Amino acid sequence: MSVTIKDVAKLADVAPSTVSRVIANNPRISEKTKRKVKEAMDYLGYHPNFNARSLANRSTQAIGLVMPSSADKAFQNPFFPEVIRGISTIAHEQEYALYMSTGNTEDEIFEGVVRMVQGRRVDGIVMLYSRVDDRIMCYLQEQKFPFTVIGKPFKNAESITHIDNDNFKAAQEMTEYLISLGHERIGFVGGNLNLVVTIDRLLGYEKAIRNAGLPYKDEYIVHEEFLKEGGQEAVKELLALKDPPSALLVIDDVMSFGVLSTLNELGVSVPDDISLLSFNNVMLSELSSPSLTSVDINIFKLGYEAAKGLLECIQCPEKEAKRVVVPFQLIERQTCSKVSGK
Amino acid sequence: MSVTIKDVAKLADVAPSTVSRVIANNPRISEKTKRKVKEAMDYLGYHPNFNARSLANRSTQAIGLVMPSSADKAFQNPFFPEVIRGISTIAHEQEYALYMSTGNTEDEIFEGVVRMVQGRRVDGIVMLYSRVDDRIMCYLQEQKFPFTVIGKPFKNAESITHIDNDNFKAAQEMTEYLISLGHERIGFVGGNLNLVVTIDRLLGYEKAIRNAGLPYKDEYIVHEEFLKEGGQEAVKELLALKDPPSALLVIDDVMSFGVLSTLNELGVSVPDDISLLSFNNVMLSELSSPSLTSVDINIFKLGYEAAKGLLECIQCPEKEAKRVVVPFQLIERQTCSKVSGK
DNA sequence: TTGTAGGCGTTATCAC
DNA sequence: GTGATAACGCCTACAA
Repeated sequence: MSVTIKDVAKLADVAPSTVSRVIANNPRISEKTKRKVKEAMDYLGYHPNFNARSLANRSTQAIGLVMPSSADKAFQNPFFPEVIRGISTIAHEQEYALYMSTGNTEDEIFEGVVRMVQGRRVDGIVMLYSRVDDRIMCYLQEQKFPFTVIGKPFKNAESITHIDNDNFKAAQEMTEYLISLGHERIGFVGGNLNLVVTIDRLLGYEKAIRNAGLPYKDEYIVHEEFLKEGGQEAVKELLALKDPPSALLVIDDVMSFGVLSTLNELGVSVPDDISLLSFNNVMLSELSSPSLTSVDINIFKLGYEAAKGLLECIQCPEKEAKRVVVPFQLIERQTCSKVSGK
Repeated sequence: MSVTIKDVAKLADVAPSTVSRVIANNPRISEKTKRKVKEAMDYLGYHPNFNARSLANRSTQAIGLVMPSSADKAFQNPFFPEVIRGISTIAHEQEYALYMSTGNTEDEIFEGVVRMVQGRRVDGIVMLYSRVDDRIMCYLQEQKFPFTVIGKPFKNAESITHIDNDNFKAAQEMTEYLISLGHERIGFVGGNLNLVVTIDRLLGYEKAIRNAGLPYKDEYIVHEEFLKEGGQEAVKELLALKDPPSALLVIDDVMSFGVLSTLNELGVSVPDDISLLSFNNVMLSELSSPSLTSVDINIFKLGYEAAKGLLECIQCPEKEAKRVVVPFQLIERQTCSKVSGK
């Protein structure tokens, strides 16, 4: 059917192994035959068959991506395209392809990962999220299959290469920033408590509150689904308090959109009545009105480094696990202001 | 290294070919040996190697996705996660995996596609966009490689299975809707003119304008990059006219966010001063304030049908190309109102 | 420097 | 029903 190494060999009048060597750019092959073979390849339009190569080679030149459940709201977050952009940049440089696993349920996703791993469809995996007690991560560790994680593994973090922001510190600093603006009643709007990032940021928030000698109130902490309903619920709960917060630390820009929209419906003005500071600085965060003050966590770099780390794992399995910390930076826009009257 | 069909065969005391038949669920195999083999597989934790299977089979059980350049702003559009959700739903049902090709430049992407195709890494391809004179599409046609397109191919549309909304009709109806609200000065904010969808919607818009006997003014038609800068430019141009539009038909929700934010900065009120109607109804469109009136184009279904069509192409290559039209529906929210004084 | 031969893990085609 | 055996397309000792 399609052109194989043998066809090329025949035309160039050499052995198939010679052609193979030319492809691999084997140094001990004469320039002359190299040229001859290359001409034949061009002439026939030869392209190596990757499956055959993988089989002989035991390497697929592909890396697998594990995303959250596509039924999950988080899937729609612009975080993912951006992180994939980072991953694909380095994948391209090294001629790796991307293999995706999605599914509507946890089981589907798990099963997809098993197929990737056992079927030897990929050389390694990047986990695009980190959650508490993750089945997939346990499985990959058991199998000793190369993988890296974006975010901090809940346990065994030392033995797993992972790429993360210092979320604890980030949340702490941001809370301090709000405090420096005069806020003393600061709410925390978190997402899924299964996600390690939620936990880290919550702890950082708590630290700052306690350091400042402010009361740490449970009723200021809310965890909700993303988006509309979540944002709505969260906001309503918080505003219903006798002493509602004057500032909110929100874990994700998209969630902030929901919060913003709900506040707007309720006629609460941002930032005059309430300040909003969130994380991620996704592309759209400058487009809301008011535009979001947000922490740029450098999503692209998270992806880039995660893939880079993975390729290192694959290429030198002996190398020990490492932790890469990607810096963050506050982008001040329009949703934070000094507390009124100060 | 890992357990193979031979190990299973040995343990179950049968020939490798028998094991293979059990895997394939070959009917003419005795229940007894079937059970015996399955036990052995379970015991050893056997999983078939996909590469070997592909090689023998000439089928990879994977489909390739071609996205726009990740340097492109469009890449960040929530359209893509949603369309991928549709694709992966049916892919999962039939145990197909997803293979992704991205890149920062057109050349990179093209090269990635060539690798997918020639390297036999996938059985077929879904193009996630359709643009005028697309190199990749030409290539796939030349190679007679199975593929489907989301959107309408610019040429040879009859011979390519594609899944599309009736964008001409949609734009026409939406323009008529704005006219029915009393608007007579309606602007069109389009994206890249290379995209077929832009062209179709522009033509539908024109049709409605002419049908209504309204003047078709070139200065009401603006094409810009997505997002902030694009939206800003577009809006400024339009508002600078002696007779600025009272309503805008915007080709994409994300672009609408940009428009909305710019209008807001300029102190122009939506929908009181100007109405906004856009396309896609992405998840975030209800979160802006005011929330977007938008045409739901059923992105999930576009993806689902595209993958379904592709699997049909792959499974019965003889079948002729078809066009699937996915219905659309106006979702009325807060950005459209009757023209003031009517 | 190049050719020969065997193997990577499956499936498919014969036989029996 | 089941077992040999030859592909599938490529890589890699080993030999020459």
